[in-house]
Amino acid sequence: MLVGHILPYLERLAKQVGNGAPSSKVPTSRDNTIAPVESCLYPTSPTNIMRTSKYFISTLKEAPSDAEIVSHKLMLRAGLIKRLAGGIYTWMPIGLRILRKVENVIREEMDRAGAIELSMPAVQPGELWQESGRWEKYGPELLRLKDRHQRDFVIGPTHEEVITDVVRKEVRSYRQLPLHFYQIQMKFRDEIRPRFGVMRGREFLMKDGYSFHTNFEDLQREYRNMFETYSRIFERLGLKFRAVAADTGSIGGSGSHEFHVLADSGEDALAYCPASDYAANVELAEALAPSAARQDGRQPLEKVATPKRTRCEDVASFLQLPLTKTVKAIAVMHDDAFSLLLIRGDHTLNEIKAGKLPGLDPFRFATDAEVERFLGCKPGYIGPVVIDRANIRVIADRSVAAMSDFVCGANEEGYHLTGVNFARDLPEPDLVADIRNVVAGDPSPDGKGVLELCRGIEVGHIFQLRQKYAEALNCAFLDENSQSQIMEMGCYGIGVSRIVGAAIEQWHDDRGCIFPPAIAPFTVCIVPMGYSKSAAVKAAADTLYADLQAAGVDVLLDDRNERPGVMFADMELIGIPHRVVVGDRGLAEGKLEYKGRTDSDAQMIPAADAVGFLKGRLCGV
RNA sequence: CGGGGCGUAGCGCAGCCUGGUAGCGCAUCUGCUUUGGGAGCAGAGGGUCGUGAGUUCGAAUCCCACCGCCCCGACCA
Repeated sequence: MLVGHILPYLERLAKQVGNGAPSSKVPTSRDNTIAPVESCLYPTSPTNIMRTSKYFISTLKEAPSDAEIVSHKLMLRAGLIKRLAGGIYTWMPIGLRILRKVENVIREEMDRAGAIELSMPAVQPGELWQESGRWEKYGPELLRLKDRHQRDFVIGPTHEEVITDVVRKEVRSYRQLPLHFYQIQMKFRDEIRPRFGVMRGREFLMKDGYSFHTNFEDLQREYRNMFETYSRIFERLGLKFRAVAADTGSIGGSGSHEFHVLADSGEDALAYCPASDYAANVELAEALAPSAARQDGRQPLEKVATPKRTRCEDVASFLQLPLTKTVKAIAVMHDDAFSLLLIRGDHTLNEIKAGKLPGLDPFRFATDAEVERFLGCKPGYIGPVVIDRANIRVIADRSVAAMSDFVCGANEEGYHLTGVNFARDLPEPDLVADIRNVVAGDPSPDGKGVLELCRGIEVGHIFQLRQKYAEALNCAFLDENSQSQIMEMGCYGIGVSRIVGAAIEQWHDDRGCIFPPAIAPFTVCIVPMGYSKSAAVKAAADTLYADLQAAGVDVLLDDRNERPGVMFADMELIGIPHRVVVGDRGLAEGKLEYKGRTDSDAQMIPAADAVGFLKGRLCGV
C-alpha cells in the first residue's frame, strides 16, 4: 500500500535528481503548504490514543536554564526529550514519534537504494578493536568496560569492526558481492563536552551503513548511489542542506562528503561557491596561492618598538598598516622538532591541513618555555628573521610566500620588524603550503568564482573506506581466478537524533517548532472550542477525527477541555503543521477554521468537505 | 584537562554578603466562577537547601573536600 503512494513522488524525484554525477546544489526552500505525498500517510493503526486526554503531553512555559540553543530549549519545552545525564536523554512520546518518522524516511530510502537492514550489538568485544588497531587510536571517546570475567568490551561508537567481522565470516566468493548492510541503532561516544541537547549527545541514534565490493570502481558506484540517496533523504525530510567535500577524520579512508543542514548555530564552517557546484568543509577547502607574483621589496628592513602589542591586529593599528601586511608566526612542535608556521595577519591557521604536512603529523602548539628556548624571546614578538634555521623549520602559507615588505615579530620583546622581505632579509621558507582557513572572497578552487562561507550542522557523512578495515581484519573473497583479494569498503552514516535538533534549528518561530510535514509528530491537530460543553462541537470534532484517521492522516484531537489559549500554545509549540478549530460559531454556518502553522491568518472551510480540503493541503493538490 | 559560573519544590528564581523555624512565580490538587490565545478567587500539598565532613548553642548562609551541571579554552606568537 505504501509503495503505491510513494511512486508518484519517486518519479518526481527521479526527474529532479537525474542520473548524473553527485551535485551539491542547495535545494530550494521547502514550500510549507505542500507535503510529499507519503508524509501524510504515516502508517498508524486507527486508535483513540491520539486524543490529548489519553496521550501524554508535558509542555513548559520556561525552558530549563542549562539549555543554550533554540532547538534544545524548544525540545525541552515541547516535552520531546528529558535529560537523564550529561548528553543522555529520554525520548518522550511525542519526540519519539518525530524520531521514528525521520527513521522511516531513511529506512525507506536505504531499502530503495538496495541496502539491507540488520542490527548489530551495541556491546562489542575489545578484541575486535585491538585487531583493527582502533583500541589504541580511538581515545577516551570510546567507552570501555570489563565484564565479570575481566574481559574487555566497548560500547560501540560505530560498527566497522563488527560488520567487517560478519562479512569476512559470511562471504567467500565474488559472486556474493557487492553487499551493503545498514542499521539504525543507538550509539555511544563519550564526548569531551556534550552540549546542545541531542545535537551533540553522548548517546545518539545513528543510521550506519557499510558496503563491500570486489573493486574500487564498484565502491565508487555505490558511493554515488549513496550520495544521491542521502540527497533524497534530506530533501524528503524537508531540510535545507548542502553536501560538501570533507575531511575523513578518525574513520580513515579516502574520498568523503558531509551533508550539512544549514543553520547559523552549526558547529561547522562551510565554504561554497555560488557560481559553481564547489562546496567543502572549511577544514578541507583549499586556499589557492595568490595569482600575482611576489613583488620586489622596496622598503628597508627596520626594527620598530611595539610595546605591549602582541597581536597582529594591535601591531597593524599601532603602525597604521593594513592587517594584510602583517605576518604571524605560530610555533609548533612535532616530537622534539620546532617549526614556525607563517600566516598572514588576517588569516587563521587550519590545523587539519597543517597536521597533514610531512614532518608535522601530528603536531602540537609549542609551550611558552619551548618558544623561549628556540627563539630566545617571549611569545608575542616572535618571527622568522634571524633564527637558527638549522634547527627551526619555517613553513609559510601560500599567501605569506607572496608577500613583500611585511611586518613580523623581531624575536625581541617589545619590537617588530617592518619592510621584511624573503631572500633579502631571511632565506626562503623551507616549505610553502596551504595551511590557512579560506575566507569569504577567496577564489574558488575550481576557478569558477569566489567563495562564500556559511555554517552547518553535520547530519550525514559518506566515506570511501577502501581497504583500511578489510585489510586489518583480513576481509577477503575469491575472485574469478580463485585468487584471494581484499574487499573495498564504503561507510555511510546519518545522525538520526541530531536531525531532529537540526530540523528545529532550521524551522522554528517564537511560538515553537515548525516541523516539516514529513517528520511532524502529528500532521493535523483538531482544537475544539468547548468540547465538553457543546454537543455540536464534540460531534463535529469526533467525526473529523474519525474521518481523518480513516483517511490515513496522522491526527491529534485536543479534547483536554483546556482553555483555548493553552491548546493553541501547546499545538504550536509542538509544531503540528495543520490546525483545525471546531467551534459553535463556525458550525452555525457549517464551517470549520483552518490554519497552517506558518500561515498568518486562519480561513473558514466547509465542514462537510474538511477531509477533502485537508488532504489537498497535505498532498499539495 | 585548564579557567569561570551555578547547584534551594516538577520548571524559573529570591534568600547566602551580615548564621536564628525555607520563600516567590509558574506548574500540581480541591471548590466556585470563567471558556476563541498560556483565566479569576479561595484553599491545599510538595523541599534531607547537590553530598560528606567541619566551625558554632544554632548552618541554605561561614570553612574544607567531593559530586553534578553550564559557559569559555590555536588565532596568540
